[in-house]
Amino acid sequence: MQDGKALSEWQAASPEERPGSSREKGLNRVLHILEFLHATQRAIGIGELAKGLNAPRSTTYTLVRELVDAGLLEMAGDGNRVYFGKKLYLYGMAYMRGNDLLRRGRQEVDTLSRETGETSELCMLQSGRYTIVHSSPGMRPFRISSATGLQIPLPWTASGRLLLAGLQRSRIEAIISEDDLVLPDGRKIELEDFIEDIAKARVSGYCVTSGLVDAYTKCLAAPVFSAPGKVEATMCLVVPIDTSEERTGELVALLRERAARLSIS
Amino acid sequence: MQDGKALSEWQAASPEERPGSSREKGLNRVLHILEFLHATQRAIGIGELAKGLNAPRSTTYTLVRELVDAGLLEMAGDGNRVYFGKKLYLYGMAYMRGNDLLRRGRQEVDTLSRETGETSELCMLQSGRYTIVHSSPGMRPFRISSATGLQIPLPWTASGRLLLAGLQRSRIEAIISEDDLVLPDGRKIELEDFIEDIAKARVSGYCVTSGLVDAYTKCLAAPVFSAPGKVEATMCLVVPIDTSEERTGELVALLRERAARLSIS
DNA sequence: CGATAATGTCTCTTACAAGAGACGCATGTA
DNA sequence: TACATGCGTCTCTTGTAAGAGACATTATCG
Repeated sequence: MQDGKALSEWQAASPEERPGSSREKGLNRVLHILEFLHATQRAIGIGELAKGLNAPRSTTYTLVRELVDAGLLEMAGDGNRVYFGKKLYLYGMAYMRGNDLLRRGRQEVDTLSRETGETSELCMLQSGRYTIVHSSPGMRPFRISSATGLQIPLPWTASGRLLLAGLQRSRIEAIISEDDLVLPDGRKIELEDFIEDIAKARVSGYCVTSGLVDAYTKCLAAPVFSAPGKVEATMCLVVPIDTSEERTGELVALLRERAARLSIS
Repeated sequence: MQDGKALSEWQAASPEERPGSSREKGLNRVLHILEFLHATQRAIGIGELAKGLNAPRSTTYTLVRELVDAGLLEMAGDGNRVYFGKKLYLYGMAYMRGNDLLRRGRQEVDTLSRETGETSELCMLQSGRYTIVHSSPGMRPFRISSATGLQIPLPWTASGRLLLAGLQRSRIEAIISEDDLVLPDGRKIELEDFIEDIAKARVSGYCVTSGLVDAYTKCLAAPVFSAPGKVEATMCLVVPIDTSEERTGELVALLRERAARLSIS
């Protein structure tokens, strides 16, 4: 990228590929700050923040001050660390209030996990990434839990296969990167196989995967439709990999029923 | 550079007094957009949004597109309206997870309203304004309910009196505007009386107000401390104004106990 | 049907925000 | 005591984003 016909390529390159250093827009910096805080999941010093984003220190100070004044961020505990602020919480609650699917989905997930004792989750597509929007831990002694907001490559999950059902092949190819196809343990999923899985999941109306994200769990998922054919979200259950065929079948049936109930909207 | 006087006068004016029209920073525009959506509580057209903020249309389109791409906003339903997006929900949940007081406070409020049957709320100071952070409606046939995120002038509420306890007189004067002292029904509260109320609330450790926001309700509040003397939040109960002295007393006692439990942190 | 309005996109200019870097101040540590 | 490191603030320059406004489309209406 640096050599020879660098300039033209440089200009041709879409903005998001450009290294973050050169005179970036304030709003973008802010978006990166928020993402960074979301990734770290805890308060962080401003200097550290600037370093983490490799953004200029002076700019970072300015932006953080503005965001703190606005209430989107808050200075935490000891006084020189920042994290999300109350405003974001309030906006988030407003989003939830205005979003039937999310509100009802959360409830369904909670009751489902209470009834089955298994970890249950509500998942959605979030700008091309699989996102756990709400999760309710099961009752098992060793909990299989994953944090809300966690983002995982689509091919690693059962929900991922359902969320992409109904999309054009080209769109799927655009969304899935090479890295996404490599599992945590190093195995690689073939794009062809993945696309075939999606088609299968689409017709069967559910999806089960075993030992993908880790070696100990099975993932059962069912689609939630916002319109005929349009998968808006998935409900899923995460169970031990040695769960019997029979119980798995029962759980899938239950899951599909609940997901269907959400779909009516 | 320019001819002296006009320029310096212009620069002397503090930024926030300058008319909102002239070349405002993108980030500020964004903050206003978020506030506006929070106020309207529903999806809104982009044109309407620009008008509401009297911001230039072209800029508004650009910013909204960026925010939608980032997931902070989402295009709603029919396709030319925007509202809060999933990202804000996720950030909000992250805030809640990282904030013990809020998490525990929500629970206490929920159980308190279940136990008493009355509407219960958790309130905090949010950039100089009283904010309902979480509320749980009571069981009464005609519910006294108010939305999360609602902001009300401090002098209108019992919680307001507690939240300002321990602040310097000058700080209080800075926070409270003339308009804040005028109740919805037109009556005016004297600043002196209000400051006295604050002092009283501080020593007694609770506060009760009657018929301030409306003529039908009483508001009982107790402080939650984050450090000795520092009021971080309040829990409050909203009850019918004709609630007996006796029951009011019982409720206040219960409220104080629960608020104290939160304070330990 | 023309007329009015509202939506979304594009171009071009210039006012101004992003950034480099210096400074002062507090800590830590050799 | 000197030296290094991190924090927070400030100033000045220049690249660029905010904004005006034209344009092409698509409703809405009498």
